[in-house]
Amino acid sequence: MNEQQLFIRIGSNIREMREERGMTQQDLAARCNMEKSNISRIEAGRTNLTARSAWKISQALGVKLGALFEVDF
Amino acid sequence: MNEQQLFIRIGSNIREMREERGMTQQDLAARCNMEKSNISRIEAGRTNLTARSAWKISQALGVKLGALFEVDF
DNA sequence: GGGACAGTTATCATATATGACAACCACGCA
DNA sequence: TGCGTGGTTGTCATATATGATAACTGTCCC
Repeated sequence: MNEQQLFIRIGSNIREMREERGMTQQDLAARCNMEKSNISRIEAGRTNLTARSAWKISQALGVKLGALFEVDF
Repeated sequence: MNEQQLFIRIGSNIREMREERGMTQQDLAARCNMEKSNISRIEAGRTNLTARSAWKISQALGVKLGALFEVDF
């Protein structure tokens, strides 16, 4: 797995959990105090997100931090 | 849990797994192609590490990416 | 004392994540 | 047609992660 695939996989995890909860990107951004453009970039795997951002997202989704990072080894 | 505690917890996870494997920070840095000073900052929780760095570290330690982020919710 | 090793800390330059904001696209609906 | 909503993309400024490097501390052993 290369780096780009990693980001895409993390972003897909986030998107999946967000949609399961019936939230829009705007909803999630508001709960995270983050920009919706940033959420979009993260979900699309276009950015190398930080632990801080991941943490805020995990809190907003009500999941464990590690859940965002479950990718095939 | 605040942000600083989060970083410290992640750093402690990394340190613990590194030491379990009998590696020095220098060893880990070399396997990650990262600076040893950076490893030191990350383990001490003084930096908001990125997914890329976490990924390289997890590969070098031979653990799943999510394992680095196992923190109390 | 002195050398080797592990880790920490400081500084500087560079790359980039994010915030802030705007424009845009696609879609559904009235 | 037009409007609202969800998402994407672009730009700019700022903050900061990291690389590169060096100096420093503490420890262990000769």
